[in-house]
Amino acid sequence: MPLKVRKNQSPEPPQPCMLTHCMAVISGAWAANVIWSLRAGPRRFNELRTDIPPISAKVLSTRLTELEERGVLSRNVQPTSPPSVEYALTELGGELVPALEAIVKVGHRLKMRDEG
Amino acid sequence: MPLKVRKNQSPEPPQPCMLTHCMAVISGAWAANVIWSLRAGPRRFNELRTDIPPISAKVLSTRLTELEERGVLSRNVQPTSPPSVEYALTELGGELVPALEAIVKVGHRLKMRDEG
DNA sequence: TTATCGAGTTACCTGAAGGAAACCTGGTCA
DNA sequence: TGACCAGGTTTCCTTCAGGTAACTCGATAA
Repeated sequence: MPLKVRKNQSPEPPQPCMLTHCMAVISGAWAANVIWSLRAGPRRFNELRTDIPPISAKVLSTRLTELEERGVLSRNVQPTSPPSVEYALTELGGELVPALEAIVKVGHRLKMRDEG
Repeated sequence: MPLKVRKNQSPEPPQPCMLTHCMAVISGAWAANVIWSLRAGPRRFNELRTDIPPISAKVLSTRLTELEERGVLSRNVQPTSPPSVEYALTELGGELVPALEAIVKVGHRLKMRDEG
């Protein structure tokens, strides 16, 4: 007798495609790092580059554009010369920080387990 | 006068590479979906395939192997015939669920904002 | 007038990850 | 004896995200 495919016994499951869609908010190389870097306050383009040394200008630029479009961060041009640009988390973007913190916590403990 | 690169004024910053390392725990196509699917209890290979229709057997297999290696889930062979295999979140893996939930929550609100 | 700066673009190239489809294995039941 | 099952592997092919490096732009300061 073939095994029956069980219904997943969850109360009211947000669809997996919902998850996919939401995870896309932090997708792309270094996206999480950018959010992480902004968690303590606004940063300028070149500051982010030094925060995340391996990121290239191209990818940082792409990622910042995307994250702004997604509503995670805001871009603020300062009228200095040369103009400097500050990036900051939006309110909603800020709510991603605890989630990232949770992942870091688990990741850290997994590492402990592997090494300890 | 060139702008000074500000120190990021965070209390005790876990390094960005720490974040990178931890994010890697849920990296790879559909990894988050697999964890998400397991949050309500153990699932078999083919159940996961129907939970996540677009995933291919190859990628699911790869992902399950990786996630097991990372300590996120456990693999349990049932001595039925043909043998069936149950995957379940480990305790640490389970702790990723609230993080994913947080991301879903924000993603959902961002979507509301876009559409509403 | 030339260099510097911040903040990006542009062009080009590459490799690793992922998709599709076929195949495998050992047991069972019809 | 042949088909079916679960749970994968293997092969092959493609693509596109990301890396490198050079370039842009307008203003200023040396």
